[in-house]
Amino acid sequence: MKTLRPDPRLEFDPSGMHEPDREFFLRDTTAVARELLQFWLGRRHGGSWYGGRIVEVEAYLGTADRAAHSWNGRRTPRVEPMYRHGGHLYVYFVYGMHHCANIVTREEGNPEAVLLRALEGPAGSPAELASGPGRLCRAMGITVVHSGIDLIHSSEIRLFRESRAEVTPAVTPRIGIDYAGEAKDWPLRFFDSASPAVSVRRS
DNA sequence: CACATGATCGCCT
DNA sequence: GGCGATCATGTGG
Repeated sequence: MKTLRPDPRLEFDPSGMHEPDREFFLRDTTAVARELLQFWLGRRHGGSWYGGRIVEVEAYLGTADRAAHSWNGRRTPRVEPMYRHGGHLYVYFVYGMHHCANIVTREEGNPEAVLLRALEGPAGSPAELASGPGRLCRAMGITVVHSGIDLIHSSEIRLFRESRAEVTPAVTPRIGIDYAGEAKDWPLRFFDSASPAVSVRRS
């Protein structure tokens, strides 16, 4: 399992941006999901930072959410990071070829998380580069080797708050979870409708 | 051990 | 809109 290089077109300078503290992640998951639209996801590689602004996310609400990997209390080695306290990364491999990255929320033992579905890269980068959860991970070079890392303490992957007006997100049901019973209609997908990098236009 | 399936994407019609 | 790729993971025997 090798560590992949982030796409060079995502290089940016986070100096001057400030990082969230632990408390930010220990709150209501839908609130964290909405507010993540003000942050950049960054990855340090070879002395530079690469990443983009988070423009599309989905909240996954733990043991009561049939669409969540932690539904019904499922606790296996893969899902274990979801049970840690907020601020950790949970990455899984799906469809035999894609990775998906989530930011864990809530306190220890409450397995909720926010799926990162799209980033808008620095000016000049293609809108589709990190549009969609699989392409986001590919562009950032994020794989399961990063699952379980703590985004707060000296991680190579961090979040940076951008100074901009707060985004009022569009809200829809989540993508690709038709099997999830009543949960499939829950309004837990949030995106910046002004961004060209959003993966699925709907509503 | 065997097998069914998915928090996706890209290509086809 | 449909479908195939491709395999780790979870479940059940």
